[in-house]
Amino acid sequence: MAETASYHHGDLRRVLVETAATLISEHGPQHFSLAEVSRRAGVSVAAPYRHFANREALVAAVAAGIYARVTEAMAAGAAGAATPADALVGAAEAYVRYAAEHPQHYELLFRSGLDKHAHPEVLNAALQGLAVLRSHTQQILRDDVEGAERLATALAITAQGYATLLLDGLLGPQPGPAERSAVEAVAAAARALLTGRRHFASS
Amino acid sequence: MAETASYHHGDLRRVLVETAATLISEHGPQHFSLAEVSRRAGVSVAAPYRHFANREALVAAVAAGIYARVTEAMAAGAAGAATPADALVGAAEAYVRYAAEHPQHYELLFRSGLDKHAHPEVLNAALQGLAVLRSHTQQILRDDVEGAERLATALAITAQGYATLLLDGLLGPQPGPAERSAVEAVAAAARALLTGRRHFASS
DNA sequence: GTCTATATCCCGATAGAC
DNA sequence: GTCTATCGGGATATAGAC
Repeated sequence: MAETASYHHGDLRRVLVETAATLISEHGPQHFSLAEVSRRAGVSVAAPYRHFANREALVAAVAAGIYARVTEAMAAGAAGAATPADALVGAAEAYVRYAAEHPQHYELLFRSGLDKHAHPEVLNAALQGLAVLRSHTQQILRDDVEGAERLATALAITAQGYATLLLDGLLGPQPGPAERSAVEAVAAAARALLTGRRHFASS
Repeated sequence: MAETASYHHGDLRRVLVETAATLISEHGPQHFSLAEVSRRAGVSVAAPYRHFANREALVAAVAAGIYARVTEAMAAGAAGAATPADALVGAAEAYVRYAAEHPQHYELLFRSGLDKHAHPEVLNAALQGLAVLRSHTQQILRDDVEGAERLATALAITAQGYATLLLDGLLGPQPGPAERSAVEAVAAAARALLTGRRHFASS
């Protein structure tokens, strides 16, 4: 093996995904171009089409990887909590923190116009984040599967919303850094939802 | 007055905004091009630059108009409610309903990568929607201005989140049309937040 | 001050050679 | 699998007509 570097280097797919991830982190998903990925990877503009149907397919591959990392971060935020409620608050905080630390990743997932249904890998990766929350809401709303699903959805939405607001710079001038405000705000909202959890119950 | 049709038709700015709004409604903000707006308006591709600095500035003008309509819809949804809590639920429902009926508008506001801070008109229009909610949360959390602000923010985020989920098709297979599910879900979440409102209080 | 004509540059995508 | 060549289209800048 050990192909010569230029022709048939055999790992172009991985190189393209990594290069694309870097470019998106640098310039955001809007100004990311397949042509520049090709240049940085040292291949012609046509080469990526052997590995991806089009520009969007490459973007989707990057997005799926990011969803996986977000899910990891949420699981880590929930780990070690004393109660299911604390786990959920921790996961929500971790989500917002991830968005604060990787704003371009967040942009890619939610603002690049990527159609999740056109790329099952992305849809699956997104749903696994929701599953982390559901595993904990199920412990709170025992024997109410639908209610647990609805509560998990509400929490996910809340976390996503505060991440949006933070990155839009709409959290207003508050004491301390904006990231801390957003994390505290999402925790308060998560606790409020948990306090009012009976509104999600089935019966 | 009554300029000849071709040259100096005197109202190109308005025509461009309206044509752009139509095109965005038809094809979504991603596939909207300044060139096609020019063609439909019957002017050269350079003409719009007399009225807008660039493509994004035209998009921003359209977005500001849409925010105004969303705000109207929220105010209408809140009107006539018996209690402040019902008004807030009604506004949140109206928001989700607007998104369901005008998905391309929603895409424009939140998924086109438009930088609100680069266009103060857009930022202002967005904040007025929040003001509608705040006027009602203030009646619930009397004498707590900051708490009312935080509760309004949480409600806005929640409404925005369910709209996102609905348009992403992630609300899952539930009985009845997806729009109805989303409207019911946002109402439940809004009531849950109001039930747990003490988590937003200042003291 | 408003619009046309034109020209440049970049991008996405495809066809055919190697 | 990759390259070269090429097409079609769009964003934007400039020069000049009115």
